[in-house]
Amino acid sequence: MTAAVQLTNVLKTLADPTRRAVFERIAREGEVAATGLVQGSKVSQPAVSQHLRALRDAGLVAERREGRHIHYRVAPKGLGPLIDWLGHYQTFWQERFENLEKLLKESE
Amino acid sequence: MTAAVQLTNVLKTLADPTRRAVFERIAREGEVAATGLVQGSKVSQPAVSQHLRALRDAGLVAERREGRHIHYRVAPKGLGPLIDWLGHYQTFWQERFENLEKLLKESE
DNA sequence: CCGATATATAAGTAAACACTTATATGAATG
DNA sequence: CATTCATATAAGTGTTTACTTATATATCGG
Repeated sequence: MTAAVQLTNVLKTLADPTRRAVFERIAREGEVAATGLVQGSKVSQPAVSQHLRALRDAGLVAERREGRHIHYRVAPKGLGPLIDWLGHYQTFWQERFENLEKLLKESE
Repeated sequence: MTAAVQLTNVLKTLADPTRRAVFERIAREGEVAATGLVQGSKVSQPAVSQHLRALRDAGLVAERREGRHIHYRVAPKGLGPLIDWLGHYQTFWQERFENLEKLLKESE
């Protein structure tokens, strides 16, 4: 899969507010089971399941099975295509981005 | 408009490959008239026009009218919501995984 | 095994999207 | 002022998307 397609996947995946909210919650809570994500979500269990699949397919989250539960966590590298793309526009917004790319590379 | 909605707009706008290609070309060429963007594009003039409107509405490009031509350029602040959102995860990485802030300071 | 729990898949649907062709607006030029 | 050039809007269309309800699969405890 080309870099452009990966970037498109990441952008599309994060563009949906409901799905992004799921991602943000996983990020906040560190590791969450799907059940936990369904509780406190506006949408149904299948909807959450579908969003989790999209996030996983985009490389944004990883999962760990533990019995009946599947625990999700953020996959830091998933944001890589986005960071790399933004890197090309560094001159446009200079200092704000500064350390971000470095930080991501260190975390790999 | 809330920050979340602005972010959603930016992500949705950049998620379409054709539209992102328009944005990238504006970024590369510095200032381009719509005509120039239509030439060398796979899609029709109205399609390009619609993409330019979307980019402008998302705050990603600015325009300057010069007679019949309208010249487009990247709006530096347009990527702000995206940068800010990613910056939020910068702290997340720092806190959750490793002490990346420390790592960064050590590496400087 | 059975029943309960956790998650995934199937199928259907309304809305959003990215395009098209046709036409309208707006601005320069002869 | 009429024509040409640059861009925008209108209207229509096939495809994608995000959801729903219903059902299937998987895992555990008794």
